[in-house]
Amino acid sequence: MSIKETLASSILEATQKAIAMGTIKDGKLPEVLLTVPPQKEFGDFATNFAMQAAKALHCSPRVLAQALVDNLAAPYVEKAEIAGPGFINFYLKQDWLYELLEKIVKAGDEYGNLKQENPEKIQLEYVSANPTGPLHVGHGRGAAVGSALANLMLAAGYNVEREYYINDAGNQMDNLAASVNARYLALFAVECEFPENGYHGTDIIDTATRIKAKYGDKFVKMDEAERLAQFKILAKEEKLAALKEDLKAFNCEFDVWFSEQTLHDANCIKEVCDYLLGTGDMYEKDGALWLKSSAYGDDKDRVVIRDNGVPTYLAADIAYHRNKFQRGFDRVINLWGADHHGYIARMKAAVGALGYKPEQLEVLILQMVSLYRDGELVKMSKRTGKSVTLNELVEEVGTDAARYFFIMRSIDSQLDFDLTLATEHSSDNPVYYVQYANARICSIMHQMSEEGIGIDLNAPLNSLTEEVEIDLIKKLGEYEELIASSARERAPHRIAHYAYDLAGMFHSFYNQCRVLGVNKDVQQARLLLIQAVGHTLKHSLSILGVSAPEHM
RNA sequence: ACGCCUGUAGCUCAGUGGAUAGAGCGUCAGCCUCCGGAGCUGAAAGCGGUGGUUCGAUUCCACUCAGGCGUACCA
Repeated sequence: MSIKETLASSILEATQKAIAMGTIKDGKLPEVLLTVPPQKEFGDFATNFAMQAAKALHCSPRVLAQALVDNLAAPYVEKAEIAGPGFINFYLKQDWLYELLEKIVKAGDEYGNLKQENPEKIQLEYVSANPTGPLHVGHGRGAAVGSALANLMLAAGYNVEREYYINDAGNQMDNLAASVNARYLALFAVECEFPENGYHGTDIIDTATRIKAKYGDKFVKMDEAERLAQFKILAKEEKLAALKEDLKAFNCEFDVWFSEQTLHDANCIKEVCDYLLGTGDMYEKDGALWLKSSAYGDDKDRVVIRDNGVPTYLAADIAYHRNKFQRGFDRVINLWGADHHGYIARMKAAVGALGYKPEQLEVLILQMVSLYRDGELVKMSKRTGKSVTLNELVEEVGTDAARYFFIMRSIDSQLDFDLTLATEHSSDNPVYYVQYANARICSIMHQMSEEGIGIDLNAPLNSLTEEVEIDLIKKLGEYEELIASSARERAPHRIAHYAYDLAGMFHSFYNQCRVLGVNKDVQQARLLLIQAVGHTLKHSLSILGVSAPEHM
């Protein structure tokens, strides 16, 4: 039981006791919330319970608080004081901190990994960019946040599977094939008009060049239709391989790569349409098939099969989401860019029409990214004149900085990415600031071992009495609760902030307290403390997908 | 016109139904006989506006102003 839980149950016991004694009247009690007070003078923990419960118990907050304090019997509590309008402030004996640190030390590098009994089966789908070109910076934010969220939820004990949906069907694949076709023929000086909706990126030329390198002029004399069919397959393979490589290099893992084409091949779209026609949630009008999405909260009904018989994107997505739920996921989370938010209502409607609860589909919307260099907005890549790709970004600032900067803001906020700051090797750059704290710890550990000084895991900790030391232990103690709440609220940016704060506290400690050249008891206690800080920093960085080098 | 997100310090952003709203950059003032100065310490400076709910609102609600994004038989 955590100290907060202990205190909370003690307060409830005190309440019951006071009621039994007739000091206060009975009534419906609210939940006991314990917080860390805004100032240290207010103690280690505080609760507003007396204020919350006052009305139900028919007495004033301060009277209730007094009754609770009088009847309180809780371990570790040195004193409990009533303050302000009715807060109860708890001042704890320092033993609780030493026992807390002891627990953290014992957990080692497992500290921060939580277990859940019977966790929901959750699927997290992220990035899912079309395999028609390179990832740009917007995808990069999705990749960083999605992978960090997966790491976070896994640490918090959720059962999460990560998936990438490959849009390898539909018009854009024909455009891709036609674009590669034009570039390929150009390499052989064969005249060919570039398709109107083609992809103009230089990566298409690269693709054509690679095909030429591999197959030579094999396709030049081929019949146009057959050549396009071949290029559709070859280009997709090539693009997909590049995506996989880039994402892997960006520390993004996927458990499943799901091809849209397989839904078409397995006739899933016809099946789901038949199903919805059967339930009456789909109907025919003007030669097209419509989803009755307005019956499930959408603004209007949506076309699923066009009057020419070709399914819309939504058709595949309905079949896809049915497939997801048929695979047994209790909850499906999609991470989408802000430009897709208008799609949420119809997708949730579709899920409802399929007989699942719309809440089982959770759509997270990620706001847009703007790049700044030297205070100036960067609209296009200098090299290509097109939008900046993830690879270009990583080349400029590195994977660690790119990931950290993408993750450190709330997903609800638009992101101004400061390229200049991200490349700086100084304390101004939060990534280096955090990594440097870990490197300093590693350096101390290294020197200790060179001097032949080992770490005694059972060393007494009560010589940790400096204010920074106490602050560090308290901060470490917050970590597991942070993992749980950030995962629950899908807020990986909080982990970035925590790592930064913890690193800051460590740097303060480092400037005030020495580990080398102090007496043995203090040294051992401090070693355990910084080891725990190191483990926690590394744990949080690994959630962010950022490296924790020993030397920098 | 409607929908989603955002409006907090000069700038970029955290944060919370509660007791004196935090950090970085920038500005100003300090710290290297010291385990890595890629560091530390200090100062000035702020919740877009109007109402409402509440014992208490920067936080919740309504309206309003401002910015971003979106409203396809595109994907």
